[in-house]
Amino acid sequence: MARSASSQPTEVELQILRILWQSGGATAREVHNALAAAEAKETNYSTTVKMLAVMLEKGLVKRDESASPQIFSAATSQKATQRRMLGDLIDKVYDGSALSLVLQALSSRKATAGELTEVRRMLDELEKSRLPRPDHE
Amino acid sequence: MARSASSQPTEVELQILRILWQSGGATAREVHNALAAAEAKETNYSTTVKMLAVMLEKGLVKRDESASPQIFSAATSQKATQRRMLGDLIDKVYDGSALSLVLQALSSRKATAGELTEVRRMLDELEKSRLPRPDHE
DNA sequence: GCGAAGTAGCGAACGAATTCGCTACGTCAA
DNA sequence: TTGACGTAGCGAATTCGTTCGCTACTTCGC
Repeated sequence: MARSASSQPTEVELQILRILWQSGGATAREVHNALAAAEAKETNYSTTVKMLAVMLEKGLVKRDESASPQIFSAATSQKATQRRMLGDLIDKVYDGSALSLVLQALSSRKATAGELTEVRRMLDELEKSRLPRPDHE
Repeated sequence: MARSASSQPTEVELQILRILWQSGGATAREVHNALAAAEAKETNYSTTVKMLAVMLEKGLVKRDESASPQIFSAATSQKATQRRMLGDLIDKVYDGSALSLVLQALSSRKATAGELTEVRRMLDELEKSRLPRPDHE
């Protein structure tokens, strides 16, 4: 499978991206530690560095080489990635129906009253101004 | 291999599952044809059979061996699989927040008025009877 | 019964993702 | 300067998903 285009970040890549999104940027060591902390990952430091290198090649992360320990940061925003993966899921398992995904998300995970209100507000907005809401991220 | 637990169906497995969900059950040949029809897949028939065998091992599909050409069917319902993958996505890319997923799904994909009404109805139900809505599938 | 056409199954090949070992380089304190 | 310690990078090994070739078994018409 040629991966550069049209395909999602892999499992581990996603974990690393999450770390970078949250920290805004980190050294290889920091990423490695966060990775180890997040789960019983117990991988070699070299592995993390390699992953970062691979992701750099794929264009998933950026790197500031001027810094003493190099600083890595995500190349794509979390929102853009979310949108991409969400669309993918909808196509692949919901037969393209965003509606059924939303309904299922609402029904299967118990939402708080505040959250429901939030959704309602979003609905109001959508219904009021039915504009081709730009995909600004 | 033995990945029975904790991991999602792979790309091709999902395609096959979708075919089985829609048809309710099919022979290897039918699955193969549907696969070929769905996209420019152009794979060998043996490949499809092998995939089915692997999925059988993983417990993703069931098989009626008594039928003359064996009949394969999905072992898990589409809803259950959707729920599982949705939860996975929420954890992996939405930091566990179903709310932000819902908001993004609503805002990025233009929903029809009817769909919005549908969502609203669901909200009403949820707010009215805030029961620990059982995970019936 | 016999051959044709399709079904079932096995093991190996291939590629991509993940892992690690080993080497080289940089920094910093004694 | 030199040794300790951490960072950077390369190539190879491993694992897993996917693909196929080859062989055996069924079914059906002749």
